[in-house]
Amino acid sequence: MIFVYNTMNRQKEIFKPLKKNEVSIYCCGVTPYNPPHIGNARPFVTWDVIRRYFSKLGYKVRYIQNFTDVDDKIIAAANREEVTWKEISDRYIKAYFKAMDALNVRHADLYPKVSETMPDIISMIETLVDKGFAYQLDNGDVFYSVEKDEHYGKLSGRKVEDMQAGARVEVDDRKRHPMDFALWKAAKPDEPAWDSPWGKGRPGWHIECSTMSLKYLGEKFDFHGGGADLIFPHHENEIAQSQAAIGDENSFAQYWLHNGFITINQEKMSKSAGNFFTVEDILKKYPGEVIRFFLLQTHYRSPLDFSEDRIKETQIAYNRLKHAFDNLNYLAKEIESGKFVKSGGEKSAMITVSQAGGLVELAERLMSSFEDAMNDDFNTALAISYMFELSRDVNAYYNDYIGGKIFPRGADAFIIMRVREIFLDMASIIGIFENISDVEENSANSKLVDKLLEIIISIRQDARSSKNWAAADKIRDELKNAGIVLEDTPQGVKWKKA
RNA sequence: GGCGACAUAGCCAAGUGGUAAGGCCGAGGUCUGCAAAACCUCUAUCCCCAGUUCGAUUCUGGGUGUCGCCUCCA
Repeated sequence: MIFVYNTMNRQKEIFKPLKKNEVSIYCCGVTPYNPPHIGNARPFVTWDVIRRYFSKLGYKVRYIQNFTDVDDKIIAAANREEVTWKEISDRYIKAYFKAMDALNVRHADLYPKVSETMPDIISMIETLVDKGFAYQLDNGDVFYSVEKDEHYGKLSGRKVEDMQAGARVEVDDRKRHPMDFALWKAAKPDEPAWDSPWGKGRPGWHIECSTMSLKYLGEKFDFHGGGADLIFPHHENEIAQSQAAIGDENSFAQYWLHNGFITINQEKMSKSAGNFFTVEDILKKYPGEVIRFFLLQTHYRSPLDFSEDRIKETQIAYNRLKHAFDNLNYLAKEIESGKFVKSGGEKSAMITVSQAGGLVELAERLMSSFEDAMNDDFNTALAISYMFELSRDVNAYYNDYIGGKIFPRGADAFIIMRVREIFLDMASIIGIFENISDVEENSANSKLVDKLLEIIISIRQDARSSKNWAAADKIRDELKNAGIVLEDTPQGVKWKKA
């Protein structure tokens, strides 16, 4: 059973899919007018994990994410650079994918764009006008009338009267009510415009997400998500328009999930405040998986403070898990090449069996805990803690193996492979250890590197055996500078990329 | 002014009506020629006050503090 925190009711609820074994998700995408920052990335990484988890559970997942490619800020950017709006949106859609690919975010099933959904948007506005929920002004603007909607405010939990309309921005006095919002904006000179029953213009913010989600997921779908700042007004308005148009207050999204903000010095990171770090910038110093891991080590609804120290710390923690991953791969390689099972170890057989057996028992138990954590509103922070626990014992087993303290038997090979499978299962839900070249990599290049390192290491071993520590350490230091770490173990020297 | 969230070790962060996961840092240890890595051991009574309860960090009320939304914003 999966529990999810539904913003609509401000509590955790049992998730019941509309269709058995299927999940439909709409996550508000970006307005492509500048490069994505790490705060923008959070919802997409969060939903990526949710999708992976549902898939793992056997659900058929349909995930839609839009691009709001017709927008004031895009037009402003285009004017500033004296290029077309299309050039701006294309550029930053590309930037979006580049950043998300680096974070191992799988692509949505569909990325609808406003510019390609115009007829549907217009027809939805027409429906709202026809039903009396919207009104047109002389200049061609069309507004949604909140006074016609008795349910308005149900998501954000506020009443129209309570809101300080115009507190921070001037109220457009042509509106019937200060909270009314634009469905269609009449075109000003030199603005991109589309034909409509109200003259040339473009859609207001909010209507595009209503139209696209309904178009691709139907009148009812399971999840709608995005950042907490979208609760009001964006999602509130989406609900209002959609349910008014459909005429059913139970239509539209059934569960509303909102992620907390990324902060800088405890203050919300935002493009307008200028206190943001782009994904691209962070990627210059840290791998995408580390950034992803950073995002997932905190529950998605909690605020998350970003800083260089924090991400550095995450890198170290990530390395620990990575080490276990490497060790499991090493053991798998030993097993595949037949070197794993040691003969002549019969007298330690009893100990051996219980050691590997205990490890798989732990792994199975942790996997079950991992799932419990995920079932509880996708608690990745807790789930990850179980990966650390498993890693600890995996590393201990590896140490014993490499130290020649245990003599595995045939049955242990299966057990270790099973432990590895469980670890990889966890990693694949969290979405890490994917962009890492596999140990069994067979390219000509990597074979050459293997060969070269073999030579270098053997030279160093010669130095070591003649107690020429200066030379041995120099080789180790130089390799380290080049990003290759040597480890002297009782089983010989191992190397890996830093 | 309205609405809402949060407050857990030096730092970050889960969580539960019956004395608290995990990570980072720190100390000691095992291993090593030295190292690195790994592993082992150690480090909290959960903002304050009152109430409910046999028992509260976890529930209720009040207070203090921080943050967010009510403009564009993930």
